Amino acid sequence: MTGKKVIVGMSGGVDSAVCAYLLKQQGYDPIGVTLRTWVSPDGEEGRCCEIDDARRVAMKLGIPYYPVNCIDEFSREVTEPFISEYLCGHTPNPCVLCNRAVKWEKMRYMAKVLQADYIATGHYAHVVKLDNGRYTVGKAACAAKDQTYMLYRLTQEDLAETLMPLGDYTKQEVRQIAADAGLPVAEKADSQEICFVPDGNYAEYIRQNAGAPVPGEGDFVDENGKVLGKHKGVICYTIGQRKGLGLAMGHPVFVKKLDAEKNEVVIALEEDELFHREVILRDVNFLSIPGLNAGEKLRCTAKVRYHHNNSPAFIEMTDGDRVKLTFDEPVRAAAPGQSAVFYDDKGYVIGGGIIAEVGKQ
RNA sequence: UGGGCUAUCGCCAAGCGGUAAGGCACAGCACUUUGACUGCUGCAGACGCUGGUUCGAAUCCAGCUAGCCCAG
Repeated sequence: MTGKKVIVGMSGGVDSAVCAYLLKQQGYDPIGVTLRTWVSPDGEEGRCCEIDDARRVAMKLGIPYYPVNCIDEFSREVTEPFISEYLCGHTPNPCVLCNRAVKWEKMRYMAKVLQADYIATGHYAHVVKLDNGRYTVGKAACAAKDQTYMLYRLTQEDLAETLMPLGDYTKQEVRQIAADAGLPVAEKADSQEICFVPDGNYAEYIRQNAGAPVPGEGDFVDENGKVLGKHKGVICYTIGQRKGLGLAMGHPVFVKKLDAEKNEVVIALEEDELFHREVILRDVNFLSIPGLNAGEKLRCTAKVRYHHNNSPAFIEMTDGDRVKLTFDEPVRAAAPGQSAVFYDDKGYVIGGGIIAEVGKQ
């Protein structure tokens, strides 16, 4: 009964429930915490903070449980940037920001307040301490569920205190553990969609929450500026998108570029046009290495979105704080606002950044 | 006003007398802790209209209507 105290982030889902369960089995003293990040207008909890379910699990496990309010932080760090990025014609990834700026920030704060030794989450990833003394995250045993991509922005301090007990399990095993342990959420569906947009209609969410009129209809144009049709507003589209354009060109066409200034959506008539080898990253965070010197190159594999096969590439520090990612083979539909994450040959995250621009080719 | 051409699902388009291909778009589902992509399924009771020929027509004939082109 005198194990190390661990703050466990409990979303109300299976993964975090099993996370708490496993830690308890391992002799830790878990303290369940649910971050209340937002509340929808009808009062329902979002998928990332379903307090009722989380509490039930905590009760079942017989561990202390605290819901923690962080609605303001979530709004400031996740929701508002999400909206403004879309208005700029970018395609943000809210989860990536939320992890560092809300979840870890708040859980570490709770750890301090409750005098816990660690924090833990139900992410499918490993926390790894390297020979160089640095921490990083390594790919999960369950490749299909690997979530290292979502964690690249964590700091060394974050990781030094973090436990991720699910790194060695598959989703199936986790569900089995939950069922065997009689956890009430064993059968619960996986989360999906953006947690604060449960119906998946993120464009409507932006219109409702932007606090100002959102630019609407404009032109679909091709590379030469020829008008192909009317779009419903730049925020409704993302690079590489095919569905929902309503353009019957006889063959599939895709969104190539979003021009928020002109309120134009540029269409690629050929899918080839979506492929690029060079991607420039801003706000880069390094994990396994302290950084790169200007001009220094490093071999890696990288992905340009969460669901993307790692592809061989080089990273290179360019002027200032930007990293140039050069893929061996062109990658499809890299979108400004999305994150690119690079890995070493062991599957450890070297670092990652937010796509600022996409180069030629 | 003469002459010619064309009219098939929202768009494009097969079909050429035997009982409506396909693509795009669209919808639903699957996949998914971001946006996308992708996959699967669905999608013309009817071929501009009206008659006629035929066992049988979107396919042949006539008239009408509409659009396009060339002449004036």
